[in-house]
Amino acid sequence: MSKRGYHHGNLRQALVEAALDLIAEKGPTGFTMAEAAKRADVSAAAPYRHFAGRDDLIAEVATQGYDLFADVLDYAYDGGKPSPLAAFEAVGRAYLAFARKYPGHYMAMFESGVSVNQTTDLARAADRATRVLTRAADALSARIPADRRPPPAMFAAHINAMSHGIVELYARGKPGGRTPFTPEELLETGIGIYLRGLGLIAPD
Amino acid sequence: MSKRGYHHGNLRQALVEAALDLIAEKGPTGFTMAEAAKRADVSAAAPYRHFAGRDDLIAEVATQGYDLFADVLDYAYDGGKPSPLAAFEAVGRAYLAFARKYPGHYMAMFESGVSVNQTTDLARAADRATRVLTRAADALSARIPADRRPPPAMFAAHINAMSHGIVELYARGKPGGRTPFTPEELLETGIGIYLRGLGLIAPD
DNA sequence: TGTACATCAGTGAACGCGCGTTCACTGATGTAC
DNA sequence: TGTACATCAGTGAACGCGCGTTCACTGATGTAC
Repeated sequence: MSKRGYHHGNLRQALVEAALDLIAEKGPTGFTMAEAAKRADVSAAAPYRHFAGRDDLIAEVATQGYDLFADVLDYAYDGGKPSPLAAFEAVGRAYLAFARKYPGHYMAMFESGVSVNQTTDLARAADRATRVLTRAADALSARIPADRRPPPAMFAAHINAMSHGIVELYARGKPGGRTPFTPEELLETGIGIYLRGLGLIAPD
Repeated sequence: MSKRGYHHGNLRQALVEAALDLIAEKGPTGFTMAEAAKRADVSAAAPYRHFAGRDDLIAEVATQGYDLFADVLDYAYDGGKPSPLAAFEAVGRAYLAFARKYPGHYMAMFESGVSVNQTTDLARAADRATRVLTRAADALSARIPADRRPPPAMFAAHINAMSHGIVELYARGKPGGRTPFTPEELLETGIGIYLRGLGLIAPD
């Protein structure tokens, strides 16, 4: 599988991974082309054989991030098994787990300032991730009486927003944190209360 | 009131305002000391008579942001009138209105990477803002039967996270947006469903 | 009120730095015959 | 299989740039007498 061969072998991906490390360590601002090249053991000019420039490299990192994100969420959803509700809750947990496990990807996706429309690939990947979430919301939504059912896209947006907000406000390095609760607790309880509000969980 | 007198008069605040404009226009990354000085019509060295450096200026901007934020939320809360519920919802709307009206402050507070512990003033201001939110949650919380009442700090964190998530994901320039809903709609409905989940609003 | 001195806000020039990017090159690899 | 050529990934040096910050200065303002 390792296609080590031509010169470096696979510099493109090595640069992506160097960028991931750098972003995870110092934030999207702290990432530089020069430093990424250095970590991949090539000269500062080499990256330009594979990327049009800094933005292009970041876009690639974000694209891989969205693809991975979609995979992770989709895996957690598991086709809606064992129940739409349980699957939905698993997706929520997966959201947080992704942010924790892949901080470089997460930051490139949401904090680098890269536009989702920078690349068609990026737009496609971001769209796929959104659709996984929407599909999960959609399936659950079918269990709500039609007359008080919010549009599934709105449903998905609420969960997306709460998850993202928890990551940004409570799951970052901040020593001591700003609440006595873990992000996992916050998301679990938050989604629980929200789903109860939709009548999807019995009121206690 | 205008203490225009000594040389520039009030360069410190003029620099803060130049920074606010720059951050709102180009993001926290796009802000530079040199450009801020230029906008305030002084030389590039002048800011160092008032701030220890770049981080110090950003910290001041963020501090003023948190102070203003706390004021805005507190004003919306209005001592819990006419009812804890109505006041709480007003606080939610004020959150979003703040982010819209003061993008420079908002970005300096949440997207600049400045640590809340950079300055004691900053920590104090951030803490005050958090307490306004917690107080609103606290008052509402008293209406929930004690045995199924979440800790008010958790309650506040949920609302904080959802509000922040909506701002970050759906209230930014993104042309066309990523959902057909306005941020205001999303927050209004999201908080509504959440409060229903807590039994604070009748299930329709 | 007038004068002498102290203060200190803002200046202008300069610094070292690291950045993104370009360019002519070189040498390892792939390919055609 | 061997050779000649084409390709192209990576090099090394250099560029222009704008950044944050420092420093000796100057001149307007404040203050003591």
